[in-house]
Amino acid sequence: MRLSDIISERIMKMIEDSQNGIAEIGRNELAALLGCVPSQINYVLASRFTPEQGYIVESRRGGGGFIRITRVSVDRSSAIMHLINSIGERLDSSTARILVSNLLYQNLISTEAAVLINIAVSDKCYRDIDPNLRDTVRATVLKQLLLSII
Amino acid sequence: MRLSDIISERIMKMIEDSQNGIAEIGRNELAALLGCVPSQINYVLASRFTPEQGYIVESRRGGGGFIRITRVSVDRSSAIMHLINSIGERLDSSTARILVSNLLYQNLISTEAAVLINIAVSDKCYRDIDPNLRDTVRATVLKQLLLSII
DNA sequence: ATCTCGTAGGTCAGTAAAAGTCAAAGTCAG
DNA sequence: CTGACTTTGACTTTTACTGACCTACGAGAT
Repeated sequence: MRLSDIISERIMKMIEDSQNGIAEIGRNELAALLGCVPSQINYVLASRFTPEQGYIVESRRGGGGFIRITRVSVDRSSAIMHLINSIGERLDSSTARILVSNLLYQNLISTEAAVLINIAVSDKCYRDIDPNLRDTVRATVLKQLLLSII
Repeated sequence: MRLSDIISERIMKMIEDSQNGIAEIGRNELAALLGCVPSQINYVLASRFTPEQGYIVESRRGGGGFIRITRVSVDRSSAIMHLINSIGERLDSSTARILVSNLLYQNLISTEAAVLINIAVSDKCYRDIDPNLRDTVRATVLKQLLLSII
């Protein structure tokens, strides 16, 4: 396995573990740990943690220096999060369909995801559920599905 | 026997052995093994592992590069249909998770689809439903979702 | 306040390791 | 003989890795 992959995996893992999407590393420290030259870290950051890929990288030199990598999937995530918060306890099927179409139209979800979500919130799936309960389940299902693709 | 045939047989055998329809080769390595020039591998891939023939070829250059050949199940639909028919009236959540993992592993659904389906059949979505009814709803939901992606 | 020095990160060019491209030459069935 | 398919190899492009040298920050000394 490539050194670059090992380094980037390590950094991504640190970001995951951080819970707030931020990893702070010492360049020399990490390089020593993984047995590579320090500039290799820069290479990995430049090639796999670009803004285009949803990261911002900041750093400080000198004593106590560091490199901070922040994951910034803000746009999509916050738009979807906003939608999730706007869904109440109950959601009727036609409103659900409209919400999903909008997400697709705004390019926030893929066509495939849209198809699956549409089915999952359709009454086709709820025939065994008491009609009074369906809109409640639908709201839960849509929220859970959207949460999973944030 | 033609060189191309030997190469393509070798690759197909690797795909068979892989059990999940994916073979990853080093171009130069395979060429050396079979005693041909590396570009011959490209020729074989271009002529016999096309999308029309049910394969996806991806690659990466540079140090540690590779070529990945994925067989997309030609018979995806019928494999999924078969699974749908094997699901009874009720389906517990751990069985559901296993079914979905298998679909993903066999390349019959995408990672994104697997994530969504997993959520949609998880108890997270069914907290408002009478526990006795959950496995019934789960069976319906999974069948409907799979039907939608056929 | 300024100087100086140690500690860190940044840059860049060079080297190597793959894979991709393409056109020329070869082979073979019809 | 011809046209379609194969094979080859020279040249290109991309990606990975290294090391020498550069720049910035902080803290203690003057």
